[in-house]
Amino acid sequence: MTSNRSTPTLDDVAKAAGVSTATVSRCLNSPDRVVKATRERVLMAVETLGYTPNFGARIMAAKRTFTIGAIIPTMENAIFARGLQAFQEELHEQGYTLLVSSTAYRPDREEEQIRALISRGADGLLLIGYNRDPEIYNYLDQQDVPALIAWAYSPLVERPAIGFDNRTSMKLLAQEVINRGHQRIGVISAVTKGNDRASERLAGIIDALSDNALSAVDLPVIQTPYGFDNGEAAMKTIMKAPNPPTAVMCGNDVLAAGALRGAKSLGLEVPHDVSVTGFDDIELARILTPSLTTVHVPHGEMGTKAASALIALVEGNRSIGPVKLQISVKIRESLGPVPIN
Amino acid sequence: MTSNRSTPTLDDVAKAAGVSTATVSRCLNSPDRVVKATRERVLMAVETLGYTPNFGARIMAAKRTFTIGAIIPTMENAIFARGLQAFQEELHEQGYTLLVSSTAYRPDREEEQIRALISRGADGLLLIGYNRDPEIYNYLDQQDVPALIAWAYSPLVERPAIGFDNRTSMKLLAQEVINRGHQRIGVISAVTKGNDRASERLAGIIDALSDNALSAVDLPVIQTPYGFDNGEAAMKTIMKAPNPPTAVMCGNDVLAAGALRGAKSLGLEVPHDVSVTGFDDIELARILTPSLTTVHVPHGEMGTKAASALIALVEGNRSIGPVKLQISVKIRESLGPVPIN
DNA sequence: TCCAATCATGCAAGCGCTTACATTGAATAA
DNA sequence: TTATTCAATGTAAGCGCTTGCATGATTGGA
Repeated sequence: MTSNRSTPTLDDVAKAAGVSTATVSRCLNSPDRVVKATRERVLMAVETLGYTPNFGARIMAAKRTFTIGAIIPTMENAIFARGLQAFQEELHEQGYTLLVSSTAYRPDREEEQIRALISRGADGLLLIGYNRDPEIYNYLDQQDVPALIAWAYSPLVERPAIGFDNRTSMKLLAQEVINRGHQRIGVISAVTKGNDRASERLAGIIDALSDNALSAVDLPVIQTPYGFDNGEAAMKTIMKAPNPPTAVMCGNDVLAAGALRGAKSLGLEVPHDVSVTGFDDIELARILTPSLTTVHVPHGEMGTKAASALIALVEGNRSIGPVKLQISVKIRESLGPVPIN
Repeated sequence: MTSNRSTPTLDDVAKAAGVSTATVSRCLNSPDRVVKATRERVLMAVETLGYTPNFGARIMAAKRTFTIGAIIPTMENAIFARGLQAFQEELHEQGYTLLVSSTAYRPDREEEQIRALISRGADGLLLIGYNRDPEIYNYLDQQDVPALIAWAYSPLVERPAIGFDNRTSMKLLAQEVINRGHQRIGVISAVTKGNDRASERLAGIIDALSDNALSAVDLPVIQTPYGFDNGEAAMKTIMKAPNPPTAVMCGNDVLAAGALRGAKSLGLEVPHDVSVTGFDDIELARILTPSLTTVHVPHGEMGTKAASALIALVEGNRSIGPVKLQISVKIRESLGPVPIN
């Protein structure tokens, strides 16, 4: 007697359709290798029994699972959300399933999650930023699981990557700020430790300053975790200091939104009294009053391209190098000329 | 010779440590059943070889995978992101791994994702809202995978659920609006088809109207997909109609943010000319100018409690009924008295 | 000193699937 | 008619792990 309780197996389907398990398997995986009549009989049985393949078994028997894993620092950041949505869309199009997992910005968690995803049969991984323990790269290589790095691009890293150059992007924005006469520039940065995007952005500002013969030595920089309230607090700290900056550049739009609020609660008008900039151009940037000057990042494009690139990697084209995406600076209300006083 | 290439297996570890695979397995899963000396030797070998268990095999051999799957309509919605983060945090605490997958608001996708997660060995599932094809519930029951419904609560559904009552919550808010003298109320709702949260919220408004002997018949209601721009467009449509409402209640904060922008571009001042409300109390609600009157939902609490509840379910306490969370109405700047004219 | 109880470990049977290889039988060629 | 080929299907060997049961070692009580 075939198991009648519990979930049906390939074997149950085979029995019901009067064929071997091999035929059922072929029906499901390469339908053209099975004659039409048989196929229909099998699919009928599948339908009737409500059969779902057991991936555990599939993982063991076959190599491919058509599953891609993505590990992101946080789901709370709209920027990843947007890109991931596009990523998933494209994967789905190509018949892959996306499984997402987040690290809450804790590097040790990332390793955990990588292991979790790999041991659950992920064919490939999407990782954010390239800054991580070399151990992890070794592990990935050893496991022979291709990983694509997204949201970051550096000519120095030869790993497959897709992103934009955080450093030159921020430098571009900083130049705009400097062009408007600002010389004392404050920075509210995300925590740079273990976060290449944050550190590159900071470096970009410094690049621009030195290009313009401005000193970066006493640059007021506050590093703070991602979050609106943190941005607000940082802004207050910076602006209350003696000789406060005339422009504050933030590591991302959320910190900038907080900074805007901080300025307001200090009675400062943006951009009349102080200018504020962000990075990412999330929806919020347009919504804010004043609207936020920021760097526009092509999230959707990045997600879609990342998907294609990763699939190519998984399917064998091992030769993909870093891909650089174009950003653009969006000048909006929050950036103005340096105050005259 | 043991395989030297490719990823190490339990067997390799066993050989390296000079024990049986059973012992290695026990070391990893119930360390106390193995004597200390042996355990150390085994863990050493695990470390050296860089062994990672193959979950495929685990899924087959054992029943449990300590994996929970969550299927959300979209990652782009901050409200889910926030709750999920808390959900994951709690799961992690308890030794579970969370895998997330999104449907892009397409019901057919949900079924796909459910199957995908189950066949990949998820011990339990977190689902959003209770409105879905009964087939799916049958399938879940048949597969014997517990599912917890979150972000929704209805006394009518006896499935395990954790959430708040969207209908009475919105009714509460509507009452506040009515209390301020508004009689002509417009509604910008998310698409209600297949979305119980959206339809319940809409029903809540109608409840409040009829409680106050106001007619809901010619209530201007626009249904539109989730999105800032959609909210803006809807607001314009509503306010351009003859005899426009004095207050517009939106199905969520993002639509409300769009509505605010729409009002502004129409030259209407909020709340002087027209009041606007949202739902969810995402961070954005506080940031906007004017700040948004909305319904505060305890995302974090919901995520955390959902995790505990789901684990309880997975671990056998089958008796969990719906849990109702308390919401609160946040009155902020965007709601004012009815304009006098 | 001997036996039973207790504990640590090993043995081996699957779990459900894929796939290399074997088998069958019909179609084609000679 | 018979040999040859080839498409359709079946057979069965694992994939790497967990776990019930068996085994052997250790300990304590009589």
